[in-house]
Amino acid sequence: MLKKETKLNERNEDFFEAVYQVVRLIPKGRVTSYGAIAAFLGSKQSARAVGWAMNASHRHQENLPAHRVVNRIGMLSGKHHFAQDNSMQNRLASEGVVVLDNQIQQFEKLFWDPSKEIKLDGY
DNA sequence: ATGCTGACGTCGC
DNA sequence: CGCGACGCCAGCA
Repeated sequence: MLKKETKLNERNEDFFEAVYQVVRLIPKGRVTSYGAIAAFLGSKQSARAVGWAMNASHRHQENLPAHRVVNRIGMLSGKHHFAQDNSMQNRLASEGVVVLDNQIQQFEKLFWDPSKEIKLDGY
């Protein structure tokens, strides 16, 4: 019966909320990818869904460091969705993240893997 | 209810 | 190595 069982945790949390939680946990000066978040949630293929969650993030969560979330290549693909076109890069720069031509420098070094850092300890 | 879109990702050429 | 096409999940019209 439970073919797929579940895409989310057993919790009643919405997919969006789950994404927001992870994004909030991203340390300052660090970045992660949609796919990483998706993988952490259990469905790495739902990277698009994660991006969609971010799109609606401002509707659910205002203060969300969405600028720390980029695609797998470290490109600011979502900067276009920010209020200011350079808002995303500006914020990253404020955190010490060097962005050149919408491309995060040292992306691999700054990459923050949620499934690796976050521990479902109790919660 | 069905279909399209979308801040992605992977495979193919 | 670079660009293109398909596929995935979830939300919205």
